[in-house]
Amino acid sequence: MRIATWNINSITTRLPRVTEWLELTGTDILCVQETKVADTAFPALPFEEIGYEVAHFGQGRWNGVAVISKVGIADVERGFASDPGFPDVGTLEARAMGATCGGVRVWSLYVPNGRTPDDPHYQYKLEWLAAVTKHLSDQVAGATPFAVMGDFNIAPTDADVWDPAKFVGATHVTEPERTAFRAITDVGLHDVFPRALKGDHPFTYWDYRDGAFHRGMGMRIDFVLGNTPFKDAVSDSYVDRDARKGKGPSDHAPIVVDLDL
DNA sequence: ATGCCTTTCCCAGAAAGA
Repeated sequence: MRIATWNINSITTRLPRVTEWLELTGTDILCVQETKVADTAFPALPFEEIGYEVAHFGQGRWNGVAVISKVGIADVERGFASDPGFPDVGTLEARAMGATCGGVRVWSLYVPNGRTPDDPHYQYKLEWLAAVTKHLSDQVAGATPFAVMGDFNIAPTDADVWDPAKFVGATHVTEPERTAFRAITDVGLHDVFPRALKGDHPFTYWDYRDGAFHRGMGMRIDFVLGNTPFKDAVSDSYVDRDARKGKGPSDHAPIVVDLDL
């Protein structure tokens, strides 16, 4: 079984690239982030025509997550009750959804950006991470392969950014964010470390600006975190940099994980 | 070459991304 996660930065704009990529790679389950459409506007038909089902949790304009599967979709959870909301309590954003596909439980996560460390969005990011970690911790135990994957908007170590000196005072690298990331893995979710198809570190994101991609100015901020049954089934994992190339790419590349279940 | 920002709202330019 092949499972992947990809921040696609708008399903409307990226639709042909995503369907072509699914067919090219034969991926069974794809978790996506930043669909940027309401549920009624999600283009499910092009996926159904190539043999996939879609479950989407969107809100329009911002955020939006989905699970796209050709091995079935069941037990869909959209959001979680303890989500702190932003900018106000009760204003829930579409950033997390779970589904069971082909005997594997997956969650697609789009962690808040944080903007700057002194912005209210940063505090929201930390609160959201604590809440989602608590919610997901109940699903880790047991024999069912389980993985939380998506755009975590955290670089857990200095090796996960192209130049740590450029990130002093910025979000994504602060100690509270890194502590929050460790708290997720501490509940029994293992970082399925992908190999880079080119280069010495598996970056997953490159800014659109300044030619960041071709200059190697990347970040590793997307992750697949699997419980022990998931981790033990992994036969390969890689970042598909090719998906970041060419005309009209997302600014993120997919992480692909092959499982021998 | 892998190439210099993109997407949403909507029609001008601000906000957001990370």
